[in-house]
Amino acid sequence: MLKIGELASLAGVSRDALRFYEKHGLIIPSQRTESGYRLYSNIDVERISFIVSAKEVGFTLNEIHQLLELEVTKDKKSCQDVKEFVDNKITIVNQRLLEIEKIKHSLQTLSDACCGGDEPATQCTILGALNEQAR
Amino acid sequence: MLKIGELASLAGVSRDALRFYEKHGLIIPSQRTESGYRLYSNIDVERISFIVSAKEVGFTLNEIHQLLELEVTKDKKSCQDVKEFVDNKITIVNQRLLEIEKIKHSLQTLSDACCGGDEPATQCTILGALNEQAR
DNA sequence: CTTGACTCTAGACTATACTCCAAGGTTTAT
DNA sequence: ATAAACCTTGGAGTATAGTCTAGAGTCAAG
Repeated sequence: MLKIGELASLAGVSRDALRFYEKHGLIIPSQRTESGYRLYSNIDVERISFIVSAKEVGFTLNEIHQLLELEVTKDKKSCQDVKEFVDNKITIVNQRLLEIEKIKHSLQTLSDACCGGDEPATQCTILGALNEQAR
Repeated sequence: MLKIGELASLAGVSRDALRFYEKHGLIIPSQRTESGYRLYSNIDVERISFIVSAKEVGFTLNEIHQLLELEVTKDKKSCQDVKEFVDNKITIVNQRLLEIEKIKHSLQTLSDACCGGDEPATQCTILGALNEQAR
């Protein structure tokens, strides 16, 4: 079991962020010590890792909450509902994937075209590339 | 030349957002009518399209501003500086790409495992998959 | 047995990115 | 020629996601 500071540095978030996520129902420590210290289990570690990844990918805390709640609302949601919800998210993720590939390609072209030397950028073809690629 | 409302619906953003971007130096209309109406050119359309894509991919308006400024500060920044800056962004984009692939895989497993029927989700194996995949 | 590092809660504050509103001017369609 | 639909600025308000502070309690090491 980890204390909040330990989980925080493990997950690369602040203690305050963990308490903030808790306040919003995203991650509730499995246990508390007698004195009230939060104690996080392995499952909590997986959970926060999922939260961090999902956030990085552009999901809001609200959406992440919904995704995580899928396991909680078992008997209230029908399987079809869950599938629809998830398929919807997959569509979004796929769009985002295309978008990020496009941007990556732009930046790559930009970088590849660059002389990489230290002459002033005026002579460097790289500067036009962003616009070229943004098309 | 497009008026603000036309560009807004073309780009899928609000008029207010366009004015907000302008206030922060991201996109300044090429022209104004006599009466002060903003007029956007084709280049502006490309520019807003880049802004929207970059935003979707998780860049902040500030970062996007920096990316767009690369063409403006030609004589002040050396080519090497530009290359470093862009390569840095590429690293970030690559990390984000991995992250989004991981999440996509999680969701896909989740969806694939789902019966897709309308029995209550209690019997549906899908609900465990998120946790399985988040590991 | 106390010092320093850690934790607690509650609430104020911040940054980012809009969004809405007021009060007015302009354009376009009927 | 007038109403609807657009546009202008400026400023206030909102949502999201924290971050910071205060004041107090807890824990491990010397």
